[in-house]
Order: sequence, then C-alpha cells, then structure tokens
Amino acid sequence: MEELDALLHQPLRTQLVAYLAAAGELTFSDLKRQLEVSDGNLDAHLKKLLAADYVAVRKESGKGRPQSFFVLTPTGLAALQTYVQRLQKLLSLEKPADDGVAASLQAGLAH
Amino acid sequence: MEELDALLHQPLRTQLVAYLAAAGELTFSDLKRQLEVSDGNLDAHLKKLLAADYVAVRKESGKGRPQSFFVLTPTGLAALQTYVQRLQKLLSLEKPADDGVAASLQAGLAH
DNA sequence: TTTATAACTCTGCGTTTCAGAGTGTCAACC
DNA sequence: GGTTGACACTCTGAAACGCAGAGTTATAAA
Repeated sequence: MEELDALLHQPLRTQLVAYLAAAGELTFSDLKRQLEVSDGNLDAHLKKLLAADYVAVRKESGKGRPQSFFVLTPTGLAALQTYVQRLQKLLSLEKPADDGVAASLQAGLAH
Repeated sequence: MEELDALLHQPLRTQLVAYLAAAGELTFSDLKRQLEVSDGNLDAHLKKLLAADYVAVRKESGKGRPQSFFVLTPTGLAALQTYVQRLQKLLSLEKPADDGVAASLQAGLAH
C-alpha cells in the first residue's frame, strides 16, 4: 500500500505547504492570516515541518520588527510532489475513466 | 478559507473512502487487507465514518461467518466530491498554469 | 514613558490514533 | 460431539497530536 505522507496529509499543513509552494516565501503573519489559525497552532505545525526539513526559516531582525520568512526546502518540494502524485492516483484525478473513483463520483452526481 | 473535511483528510480514511467509492461495497476484512491496518484501528475509523453517516453497514449472519459490508452513503459521496474539488482547487490539479502550485511543482522538477 | 501592537513561543488539556488483548461465531478434525 | 483453529469483529488503555490562550520580547505610537 502506498501511504500518504502523514506530515502533509493534515488539513492545516496541506494548505500551508500549498501556499508556500505557490508564493515562494511567506512570513509567520502571512500564514496566520491566510490559514486563520491561532499563533500556537501555527507555531506547532511549522515546528513539525522544520523538524522534517520540509520548510526552512530565514529570520530578520534589527530593522523593523523581527520577522521570520518561511520557504519550502527541496526536500519539502519533493515530498509534496510525491504526495500529490499519490493523491491523484488514489482518487483517479488524472483520468475519469470507467474504473476509477472519479467515475463513481460522476455516477453519484447523476442521481 | 475553504477548509478540508477533517474526517476525510486523514491518511487512512482518505484511502478507505476512496476504495469504497471505487469498489461499491467491501467487508471489514477486505478493507483490513487493502489498508494493512490493525483490527482496532480499522474499527475506530469505521466508527467515525458511521457516526458521520458517511458510510453504512449491512450485517449478514446465520449462513457462514458473520460479515459486515460497508458502503458509502449519499452523504459520504457528497462529502467526498466536495473534498476532492477543494483539493483540486488548492493544489491546482486541474490546470497546471503559471499561477498555481502545479506550476511551482514543475519548476521544482526542472532543477 | 506609558500604551499598544505585532511577532512569535511555551504550556497544558482534550481529542485522535493506534496496537494488542478480548469476545463470539463458525468450520474442521479427531 | 468436543476440541482446535481461524476468522470477524470489539474494547481498552497508552502514546501522539492538535489546539487555544497565556506568556515573552521587540518595536512603534501617543
């Protein structure tokens, strides 16, 4: 069984990583606003992604308020690519043929 | 923010529901074999899906060993459809254009 | 200098996830 | 026809997770 990366397959983290992949670099506050989560919660999820080397931080201080900029690492990007591929395969998103879930979904809509 | 259904966005349950959508009806043992999980774990996840009315059971006993057949309910199917749509939107699976995650993923692959 | 606000970080509690032990049912063998 | 074994679940408790809010530091405004 091809498993889905548990680190990525979690509501908040999937969105977080998707935003990072799309935006390139975001601050703690950017993410907080986008995801609409509490500080503590966001911090906890970022820590996990940092620990796994899926994202990296660049901290700026001195001029203006201290800020942390978060980016996807090559490791994180690779993990996301694998994750998306497995999702596509599992949910048959790439081909709505007769044998996939997509077909069943369409059949369901037909009711 | 459009949230991802926490009930569906969990490694085991996403796969479980995807299999049900594809197969139509599966027994406890079918699922156990497919997902490679312990009995207790599978039972717990099925209970959640039952409680949410995402799946339904049909129990057979008398002839042969007692068996439970699990199916997606209309509610579960609808939830899965919504879930897949949001995933597609979030990960831009439907259009690998310049502005989505898919574009970043391709850029990442180009290294 | 006090007040306010942004940017984090830490703590602790409720929930979730999980494996393994337990229960019940049937089939096969002796 | 009793015993053994295997399948089909179900229950229990512990570990990990997810979360909100309190706490901390740093800057800006009044």
